[in-house]
Amino acid sequence: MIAKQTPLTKQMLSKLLQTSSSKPKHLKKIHALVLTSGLSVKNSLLTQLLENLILVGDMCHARKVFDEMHKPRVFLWNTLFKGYVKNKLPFESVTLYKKMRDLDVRPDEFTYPFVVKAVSQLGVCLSGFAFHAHVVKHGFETLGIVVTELVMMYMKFGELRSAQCLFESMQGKDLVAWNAFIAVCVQTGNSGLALECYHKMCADAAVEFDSFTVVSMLSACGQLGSLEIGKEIYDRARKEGIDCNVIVENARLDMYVKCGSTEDARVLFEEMEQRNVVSWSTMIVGYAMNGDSDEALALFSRMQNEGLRPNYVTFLGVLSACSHAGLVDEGKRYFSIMARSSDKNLEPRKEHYACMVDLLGRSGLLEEAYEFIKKMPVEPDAGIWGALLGACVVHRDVKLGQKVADLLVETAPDIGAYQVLLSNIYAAAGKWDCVDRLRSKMRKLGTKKVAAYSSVEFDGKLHYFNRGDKSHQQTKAIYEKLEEVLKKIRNMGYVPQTGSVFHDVETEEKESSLSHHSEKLAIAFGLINGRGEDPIRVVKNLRTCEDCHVFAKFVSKLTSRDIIMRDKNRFHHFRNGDCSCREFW
DNA sequence: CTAGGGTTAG
Repeated sequence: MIAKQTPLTKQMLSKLLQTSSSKPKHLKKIHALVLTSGLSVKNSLLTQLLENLILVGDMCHARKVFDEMHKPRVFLWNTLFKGYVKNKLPFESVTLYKKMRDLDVRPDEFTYPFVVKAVSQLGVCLSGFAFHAHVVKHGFETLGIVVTELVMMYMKFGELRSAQCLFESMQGKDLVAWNAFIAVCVQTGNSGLALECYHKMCADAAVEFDSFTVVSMLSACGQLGSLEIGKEIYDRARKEGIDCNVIVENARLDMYVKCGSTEDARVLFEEMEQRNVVSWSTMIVGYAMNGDSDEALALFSRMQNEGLRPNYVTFLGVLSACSHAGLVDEGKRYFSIMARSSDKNLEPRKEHYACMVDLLGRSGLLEEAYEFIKKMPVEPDAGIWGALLGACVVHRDVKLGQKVADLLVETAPDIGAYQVLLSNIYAAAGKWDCVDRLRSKMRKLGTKKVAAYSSVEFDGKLHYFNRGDKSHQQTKAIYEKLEEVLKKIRNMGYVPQTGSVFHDVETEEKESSLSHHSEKLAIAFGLINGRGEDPIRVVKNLRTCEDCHVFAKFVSKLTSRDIIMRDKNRFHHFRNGDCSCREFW
């Protein structure tokens, strides 16, 4: 640094800034020097300081420097907006925008991409509409980049109609605009829409897809459980010479795993020339989800032997593998590895605590799980209480279950799933009056119920079924097949599980009947249409019920066909009358 | 001088 006696010159400052661009401490000292030097420092020098501060993420100091500037031009405002977006400080961004308008500084075409993104991060839908109005007022509503940003914002707010409208009205969409829309569809769980959009994009002669498109689409196929379509898209990408980097291959790994094909994933993983933490984590999590705890833990130790550093996602996979296999001591050991680690990134997060509660609870150690929550250094959230509640259902612990449910209603009163769980506990205990009371309470509060559905992929298309669905072309054949199978498995000893503890409230509605659950229809469809040795792959949007679980076991034995069912939480691989989940849901 | 898109977990 500079000796105190030496008078500071602008040249020296400039030099200093260039040589110490990434050291936060130096930047603060330089700023102090500037302030005490008495020099009238030009904005250009301060700009450099500002940019360096943003680079190291010190937005507080950056703002101070900005405020000292004399009539900053628009691009400097934009620089600060950029910094706020990068450092995820949307509130500051919006406040700055207000100040900008108060001072009558005119936003330019570069302002809105940052500001709209900030509003998107802020998550306040009404502000979103207001900023859209500003965009229009300043005449930027036809600027592709701004519109793309607005479209993403609306999607993230769940304003699907607005987003779609805006996107469709966009003239001359370029590659990035298409990719952005497809990506945000997948991110918001609208993979079906992403698929539609992909087809439209392919039909548009003006653009050609690239590796970004492929990644999003593989991710979409994973979400939808469409192995065939996913493979098709990847093959096409290879043919068209698209660069299949490690991110593309990771997305493919994930797609295989989410379609229940750990074998495809394993082969690919071994073939991959380049692997990163995401590749390893995807595999470990994938094995855990698919009920292959041994493979998950083996891969983790291989990772350690190779000297690779796991991250917090890797540990989520490891803990969930332990939970699935009932390995309480191992789980505790892995958890303590995290807790003891000097790596700040490996500090156990809420999700890890939830995993531990799940592990203890599933193994029947309900009291220990409850004590664990009370001793946690973090505030328990709905996910953590939910894990304990789930364990109470499995082990039929009405007393603790009620206590936990009460706490949950405080934490997350609007989540219907927890109330369904509570009603399951009551049902298991035969407390039907409590079930009735809870149900009428839910009706009064208007708790949202999600409609159940299942899907099966056949012939490159997805076939959807609701409960008691009669809209499918092959309806007659499906129901006949279902009757035939039911009759046969009854002879094998199948008894419908009508008093199931996993019975959803909604499934008890009068007009419905157990035997027409969406997953049963999907399986029947798979039996009619599936080819030879191929497993039947079913995706269910909610957790499957106990009766369908038993049903699938019998069908796998009866027909000698594998059934791979992905429900909301995990996979069930049914083979020869058994399920990979070992009754651990 | 500045601007929009991608992978694990939730």
